[in-house]
Amino acid sequence: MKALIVDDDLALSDVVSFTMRRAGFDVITAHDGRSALERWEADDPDIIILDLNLPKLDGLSVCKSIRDQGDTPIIILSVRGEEEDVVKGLELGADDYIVKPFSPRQLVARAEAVLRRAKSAPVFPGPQSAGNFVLDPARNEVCIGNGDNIQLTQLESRLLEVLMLNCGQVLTSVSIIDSVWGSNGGDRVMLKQLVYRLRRKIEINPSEPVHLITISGVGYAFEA
Amino acid sequence: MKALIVDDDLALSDVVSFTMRRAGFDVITAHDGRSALERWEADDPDIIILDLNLPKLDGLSVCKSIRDQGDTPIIILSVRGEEEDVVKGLELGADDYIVKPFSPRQLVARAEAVLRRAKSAPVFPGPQSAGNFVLDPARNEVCIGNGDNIQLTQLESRLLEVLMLNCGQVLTSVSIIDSVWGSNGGDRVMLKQLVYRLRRKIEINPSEPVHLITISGVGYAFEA
DNA sequence: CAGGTGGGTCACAAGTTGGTAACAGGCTCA
DNA sequence: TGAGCCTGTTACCAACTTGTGACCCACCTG
Repeated sequence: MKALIVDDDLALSDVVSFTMRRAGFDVITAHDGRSALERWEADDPDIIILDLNLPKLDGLSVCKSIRDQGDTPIIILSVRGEEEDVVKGLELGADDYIVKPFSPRQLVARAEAVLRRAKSAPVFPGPQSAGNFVLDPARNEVCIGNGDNIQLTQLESRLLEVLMLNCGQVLTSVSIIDSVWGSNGGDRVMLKQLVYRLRRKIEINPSEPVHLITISGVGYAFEA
Repeated sequence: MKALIVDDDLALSDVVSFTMRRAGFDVITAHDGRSALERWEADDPDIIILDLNLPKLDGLSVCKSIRDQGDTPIIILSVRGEEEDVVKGLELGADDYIVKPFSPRQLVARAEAVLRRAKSAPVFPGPQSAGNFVLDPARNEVCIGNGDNIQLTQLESRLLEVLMLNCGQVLTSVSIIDSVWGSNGGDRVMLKQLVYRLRRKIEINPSEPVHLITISGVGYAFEA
């Protein structure tokens, strides 16, 4: 496993490098945005630890460039007070963030978690399965366990597909709405309705859902 | 939105074109592999509907060429019995497939789904751990030791996240307020209230806190 | 001792969120 | 044309979240 560490603070960069090496990573470093991109292209790392404050080319731009050209996992380093930039980074496709000061062990733990997540989520069209759910998006049908097929509507099928593609993860209402209706299509009320209708088809007891879980104030998650 | 439709069966191609046009797409057509590539380079479509059986240059080769040079979404049209080719196509980077015969509406739905999927959902940060506390900021849940999960509100979860990220360190009230409510959001009274509420959930004896410690005149600290 | 300050506790109200239900327009298909 | 389904819309209700004011106690200081 190769890690690219990008930080202009040399002291910190050294600490991080040491920790990651001890955790079994090969480490490459860069100290400004432009050389970060060069190292990324040249050495093809498995994960990138990226500080946002960088000379020559700021962290967000680096993040965007890398996301435009590939899907190497990225963890953002930020200092307190940069919350907005962190959010921007996550929206640009970063995989996680960690706030300085942090314990080295924390960083390693997050890095390994991100790598695990990256490997386990190959996005593939066609029939989706998660747990004992098998969804055929082409026919809008879902089969639960070894039971009968359940006929869904198109919207129900899309909703379930999005959730199953991100099985176990929490999706915000907004991102679900984007995925189901497109970026300027639906609203929360329509999603609420759709969830209600889907639950009546796939949950044994729709009023106590065990698969299509509500995360209050955030969104929904699918559990197999 | 521009769609490039590639099929040597003129009748089918016409039906597909008509449907896509009615769905609001601009449509370009090609009837063999070589001209498909030419049209792709010349017109830069947003999505490609690609039949696999093509004269001059077969569909898989077209698929490969396009993937080598760009990332335009591709939907493969196949007839039953060509499953192996479909799999090859998906491995080459096609985004979805649809089996003939299909209803026009289905095709449009899949096309829109693929386009939506192209800009995918934002990802949530992973769990935080400190001592025997494990916090899932996405679900607003915390697990203490091997006990049950405790459901938090959004604000409680943010507060705990900030404190856990700086485990063992003292944070001033002001910096906590900034992190939880944003730079011009909260005041000390709201923080006081929030601490009180969080303590009732995570402390065994809320009136003698051992984790969420008060540093009088300064702020708070989290101890694992 | 009186008064001020910081913090903990409690109760309440407004606002928000999510689940449920019923209905209407539009589309498909016979 | 008419039946039936899908989807969006509105409405209502219950539960929860959050901000606010009030009150208390402990401590410090003059």
